[in-house]
Amino acid sequence: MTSQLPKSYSPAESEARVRQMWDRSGAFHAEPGAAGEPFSIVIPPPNVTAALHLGHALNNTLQDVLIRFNRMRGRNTLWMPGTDHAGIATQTVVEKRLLQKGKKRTDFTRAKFVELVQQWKDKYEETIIEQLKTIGCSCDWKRVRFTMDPVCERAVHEAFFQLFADGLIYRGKRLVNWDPVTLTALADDEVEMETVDGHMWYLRYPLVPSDGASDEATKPPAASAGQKAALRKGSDDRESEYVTVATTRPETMLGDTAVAVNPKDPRAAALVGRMVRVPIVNRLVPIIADEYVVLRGDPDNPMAEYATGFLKVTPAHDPNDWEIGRRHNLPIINVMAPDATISRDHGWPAEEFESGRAADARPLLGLSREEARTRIVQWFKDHDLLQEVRDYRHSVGHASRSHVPIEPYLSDQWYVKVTDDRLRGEALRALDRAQYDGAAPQRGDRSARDGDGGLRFFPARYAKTFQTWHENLRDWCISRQLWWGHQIPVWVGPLAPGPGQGDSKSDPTATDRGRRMHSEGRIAKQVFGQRHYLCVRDPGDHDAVGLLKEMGYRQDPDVLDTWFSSALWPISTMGWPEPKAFPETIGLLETFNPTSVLVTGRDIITLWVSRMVMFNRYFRQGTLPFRHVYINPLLQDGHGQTMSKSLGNGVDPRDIVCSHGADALRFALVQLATSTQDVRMPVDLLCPHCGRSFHPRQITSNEGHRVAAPEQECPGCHKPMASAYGATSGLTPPTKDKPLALNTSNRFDLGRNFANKLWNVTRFAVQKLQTPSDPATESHGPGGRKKEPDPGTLGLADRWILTRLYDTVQLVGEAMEHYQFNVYADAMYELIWGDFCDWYVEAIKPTVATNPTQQRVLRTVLEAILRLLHPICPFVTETLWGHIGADRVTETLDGITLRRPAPGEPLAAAAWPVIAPQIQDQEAAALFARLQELTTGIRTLRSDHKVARHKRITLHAPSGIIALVESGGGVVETLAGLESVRPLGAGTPPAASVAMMFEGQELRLSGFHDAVDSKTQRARLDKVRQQLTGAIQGLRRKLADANYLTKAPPQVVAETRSQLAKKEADLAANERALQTIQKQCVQQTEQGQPPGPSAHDDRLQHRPVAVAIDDLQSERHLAGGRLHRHFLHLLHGSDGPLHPRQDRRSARHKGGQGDVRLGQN
RNA sequence: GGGCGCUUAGCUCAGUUGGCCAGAGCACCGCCUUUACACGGCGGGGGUCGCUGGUUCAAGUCCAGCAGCGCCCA
Repeated sequence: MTSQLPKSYSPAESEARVRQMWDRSGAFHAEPGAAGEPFSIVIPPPNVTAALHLGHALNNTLQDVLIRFNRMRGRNTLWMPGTDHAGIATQTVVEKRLLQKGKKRTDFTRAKFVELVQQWKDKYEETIIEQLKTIGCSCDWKRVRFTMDPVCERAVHEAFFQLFADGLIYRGKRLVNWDPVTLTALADDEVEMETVDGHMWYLRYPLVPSDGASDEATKPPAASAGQKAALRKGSDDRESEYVTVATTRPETMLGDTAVAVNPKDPRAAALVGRMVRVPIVNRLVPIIADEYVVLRGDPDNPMAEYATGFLKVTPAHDPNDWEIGRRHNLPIINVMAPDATISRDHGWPAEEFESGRAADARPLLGLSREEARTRIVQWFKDHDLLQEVRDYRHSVGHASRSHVPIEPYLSDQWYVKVTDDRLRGEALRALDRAQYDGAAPQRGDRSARDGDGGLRFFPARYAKTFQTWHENLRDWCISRQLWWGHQIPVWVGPLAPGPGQGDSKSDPTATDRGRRMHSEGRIAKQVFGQRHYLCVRDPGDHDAVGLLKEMGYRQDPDVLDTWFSSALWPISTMGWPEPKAFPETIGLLETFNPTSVLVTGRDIITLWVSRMVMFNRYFRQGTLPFRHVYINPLLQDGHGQTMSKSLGNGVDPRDIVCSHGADALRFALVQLATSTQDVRMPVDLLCPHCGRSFHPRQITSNEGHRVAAPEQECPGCHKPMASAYGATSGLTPPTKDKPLALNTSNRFDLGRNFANKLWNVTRFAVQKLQTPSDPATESHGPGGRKKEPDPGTLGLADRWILTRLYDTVQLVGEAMEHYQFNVYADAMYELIWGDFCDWYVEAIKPTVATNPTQQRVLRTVLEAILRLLHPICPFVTETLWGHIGADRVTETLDGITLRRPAPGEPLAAAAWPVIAPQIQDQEAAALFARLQELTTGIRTLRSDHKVARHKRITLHAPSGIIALVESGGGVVETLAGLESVRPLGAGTPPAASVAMMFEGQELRLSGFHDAVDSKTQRARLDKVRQQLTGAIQGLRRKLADANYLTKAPPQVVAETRSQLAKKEADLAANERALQTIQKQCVQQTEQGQPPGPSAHDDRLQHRPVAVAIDDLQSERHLAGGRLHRHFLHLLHGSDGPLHPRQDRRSARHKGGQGDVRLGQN
């Protein structure tokens, strides 16, 4: 034990030093060949879009707890760090930044723009890594990866090539969010919904007679009488001739390929299967039944007010219609060009124009969608087919940058055929059979593979999300019209006359060079439509790329969906496909893949977890990316909204580290990580002017979220400041006068106080152990051999705390097996604060200075505690570790293994405590629990009767209880402030004593004051009696119930009986005590002593010096002759040195001047 | 619309397979400057476990319905 510790823990002073020490030690670096069973985690790579918030802090703290825990348990531990390029999100923030300077992406070359994004990435990658280090993450910092670095890029190219060559990547059409101004597809999060005052147009489509002989629509359909009646029920009296569809976008009718009706609609039976003629284009389309259609008059659906029950279906121009089209196999007719003008050149069958049927549509060609709408509505009006126009307010997606309405637009995209059994099937077969609902699909050849059934979710319910996602899987669109990302390694050929093979003009594989490259596996070919698509395995293969260029091929400008590279993360970071190309990765895959566990949020089970499983299994012969998936809770703000950057309610973990320290942050987060719930975190602000924390004024943002108002005023110093929302929204950019306020939250007070508590109990221990009775000689017997402490010499408190230590190690081990992080944190809190500080240390205070065995227990338990807490609170434990000199200690306790660290070895590299079961002492635990109950009982009475803190009192007890107290070896005397314990005979109770109930017996306490306040006493006894009678009634009622006696398990009934007996004994003792009071009152009144409390209270407050001297004498006895300085001051008016705390308090009053003497106050 | 959760003290949350009088931290009340710690100690008050019904000897826990909230998918 070394050196003095400051009076309180100062995280700011410790944390930087500890981090440096860890860096130097290399304790976090993993090598595949190192000893120990492998334990590995790949970090969910944070997006380089922005800095991390508390949600990330939670996610990464939990990973660090797992990593440190397993590292200390001797596993060969790898935590792979890194970041994700986050294509759309990052490109968007950079473009927004450019827009503020009046520039746009297309003002730059692609290379130049990518360079700008790269700069952004460099900045935030650095910030993120720094944030992770700040909160104490023990990643292998020599292995930081990025999803676009050369190691990962290599994996992306190889994976794409293999999937392409294996026929699992194909080109297909799909509706995207299209911005007709910037001519780009947008991601969903780039589409802003805006409420628009528009119209609902009701268009009549003529019904084709059911015999189909003629498309003269004016003829009433042949229908049965019943059907006719059903048809006439509608609001339109001409329903037998038309169906009326409602639409907000009449121009899309040019591409209609069906009219749908809900199968529950009473008209459906008569109409489904019949045809209608789409006006203007004169296209005959079927009436189909689909549940998507809103029923007319459906009271549960607000849309029903506007619905006719018939829906025009335009698969090429509406996402819902697209789905209906898919379900019913409808033709897809695209009637627009990319700039959203009406066009016949992008998927409108030429035949409709050639035949003349679409003659009325010709004048519309080339018009904008808005002009076309006007003209089409007019056409319907002119032809008496416009039934009605109603005002209609609805929300329309607008492009976040050009602010025009987005057009759902059909375009060519690349897809991964994840629905193939080699991908989806493998993912489903990976799931733990116990977590699978039903049975996974069998592999084609019915063989078994390594990873089958090896994937488990914690909590288990998320397995269902995983399973149902795969069961409803659709092919995965992986191309994005962006510049930031992995450019798709496919070269597109010129339009070929026909998709024939062997055409050496358009097919490179038909040339000698190309054929060779193909057979060498350097290029792969697919044909879609009238073009050849060539994938190059290594885009750095100049020979192959050169050939393609010579033949007029151009690389696809699109990039891959970010999740494509994320899906490879567990293998790309470890050097797949060719570790030799990056020697630092050699051996990683074999040792650390599958990783042990993935820690992530539930929102990306579908986006990420699924794809990692599919890819890892596909590329590594069935191997899983991870065995366990732990889904961490999501962090919400004080209003239950998810923390996010865009909302501006995210909190930078460095703010909390600043206000509370990293350990406080971590402890609080770990304690919040329960298996059931998301966590609300109400956030306060820290005034940048005066440091006061306060709850910020809240407003509702334009998007309808509750957020801190952009500008805030400190309630203390009344100066203005900007909130995080003000900064991110741009409403109140931080300035010198209005600086950014840091966030804080009192949720972290708990962790800060806890760290300080540990600090101080260590400080106490260090002081007590600094000058022990030389442990070197003491622990060695005469022969120089090490002497194991005899368990018999251990006191009850020692045996008890060691048992508690054992219990906690067990509990923590089990909790971590099941990822019950909060159980771990709570167990440590309870052990350290509840048991060690409040009971053990208090109990041993009088004896530890002279009892070497006790010193050894104190030291051992403290050291074990530091080790046990380290994974959650690494900084404070590591700092304290440096003060307890664990590397110099030689003595141990039998049954407790604390592997000795090498000199200077950090706690982070130390071993997890191993406690043998024989350390458990159930007898000691039971005895100590009784002593605790007795102590608490005495303390409650002392408090009720306002007994002064130093007043030693006397316990009068029956012999059994006296024996119990003696077994404690002074514990009760110390903790309850007893002067002596005396036998309580059957005769009259000691005068001026107070009764208490304990284990069904009446004990008495005396020596409170000169006299006893019987009123207080009676109040206490009455209260206890009420509680007891209530409990007894309940128990008797139970035992009177024949059903209970016969049906409840015998041990439960027995337990109830023994409880009743205990309570009844307590009640009897209570009643005896009440009678005694009654007698005393009579006696006191007879002797002329008022029973009331007031006089005694006065005496308590202003005790004469003589009483204090009496106290002092007894204290001196108890404390081994040590005089109490405070009393010396009172007695002698001494101007000796003050109590440190008095010093500090006085100094505070005097404006910081120390050395103030009591005499001067 | 489908799925998964949630609703327990003023606040934030625990509460394994039903079984002591439902717990913790903060906040609140009282007492306490004590050589580890006021970021503290000791004691105390506070809950119809969202609502309704059911199963059971026994329900915060299991089942059904209702109300409110959150997330994911469509």
